[in-house]
Amino acid sequence: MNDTSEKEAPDVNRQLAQRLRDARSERGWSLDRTAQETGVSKAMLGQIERGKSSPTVATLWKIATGFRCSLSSFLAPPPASGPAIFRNADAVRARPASDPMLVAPLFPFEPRVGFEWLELTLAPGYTRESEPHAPGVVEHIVVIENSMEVLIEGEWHRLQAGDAVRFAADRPHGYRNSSDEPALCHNLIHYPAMHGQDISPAGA
Amino acid sequence: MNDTSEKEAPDVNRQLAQRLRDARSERGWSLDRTAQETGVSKAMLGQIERGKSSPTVATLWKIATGFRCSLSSFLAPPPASGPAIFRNADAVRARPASDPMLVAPLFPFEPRVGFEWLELTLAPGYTRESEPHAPGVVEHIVVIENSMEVLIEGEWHRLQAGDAVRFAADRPHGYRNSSDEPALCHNLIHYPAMHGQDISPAGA
DNA sequence: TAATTTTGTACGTTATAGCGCACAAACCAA
DNA sequence: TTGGTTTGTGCGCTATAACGTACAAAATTA
Repeated sequence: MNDTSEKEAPDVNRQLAQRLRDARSERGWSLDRTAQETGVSKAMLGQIERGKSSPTVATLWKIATGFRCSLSSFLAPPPASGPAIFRNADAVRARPASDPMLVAPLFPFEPRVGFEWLELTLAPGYTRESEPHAPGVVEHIVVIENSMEVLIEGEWHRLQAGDAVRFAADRPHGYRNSSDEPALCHNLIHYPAMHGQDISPAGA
Repeated sequence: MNDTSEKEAPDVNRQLAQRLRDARSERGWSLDRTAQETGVSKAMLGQIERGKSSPTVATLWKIATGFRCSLSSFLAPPPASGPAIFRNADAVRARPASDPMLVAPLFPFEPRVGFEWLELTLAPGYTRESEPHAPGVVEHIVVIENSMEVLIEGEWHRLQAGDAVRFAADRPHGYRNSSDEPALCHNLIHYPAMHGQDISPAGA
């Protein structure tokens, strides 16, 4: 079926193995010491380093916590800039079971930029009032084709093609298309940076 | 010893479960469909969504690949709040003195979100090669009307309406419109915040 | 050199991730 | 209603993650 599954699957393990090795040698920790700090057996740590084992996210969390760095730092190839990512709205457009609306995740959520970028197609007559998101979430609506209405702070605002609005999405809001043409818009949802935690000098 | 291992271990699984649920419902995919796209059995997908199972990084990689998004997007917390701002592209559209191109700053740079969002109108025959931006700057181009070409890593890529691309803008890049119709696109420029990414191997 | 300590790896067992299949509830057509 | 399809979940089995222990090689002593 999906030939992409096997292509780089080992690669992610090798990546992880390398990063674990680096993190450990950077601190001069032995496997024993690392086992104590992370709560993961040294046998398993050794296997992961050799690429012989693919840890679960639970144990990876233990490892990251033991090293006092973020989970993704073990997975994401941090070297500055990644390759270009091409997307096509037609290819990723799909209809959620719950809604008579087409959603195309142009750019799924990515921690580095902190937002996800969706293309929405609202059928004529479509209406949807959305629950508040988490605190700090900001939405941006830009109308591409035809017109639609956005519910903000209890009021409906009509937007035409070329109109845009930024609003706090941590309170009730909604969208509707009261025209007889399908409305096309972009919806960029920005989540506030979270990283508040970890990172402390190992002085304990 | 280290009792921190158990405190939030389940939490990372719940986080992951939620994001998987969201990603799936966002696309309107059933468990079956998701199993086909990712190459992971639907039984396992169901268990992960219910927090009953902590996948290995290998299977998490399969899932992320199936959803065409990054590994860390499933681990990095779906994070943790101004009046609404209405904008209209026609009203803010202007021609820079330097370029035969129309620029409409839909949303000027705002530290809170870390990006600026421009609407560009490229006249037929327009071409422009841009100097690299600061390190870590990421650009997003989404074509709204007609077609254009983007220069990335020394190669020109043709984009049609509905196509999108994300690329590192800290190296030479450019845009051109070799058609005979004006091309309309959005350009979102994201500037890295201080937070960057952590991982502090202070021991070096 | 022979002892001791410390390193990483190999072995055997248990826990569980992951699979295929089958089932029950919900949905749709007739 | 009936029958067919699609949804998600439960069950048994296999593969393997994860553990504790034991072992061999290198490092540090005397």
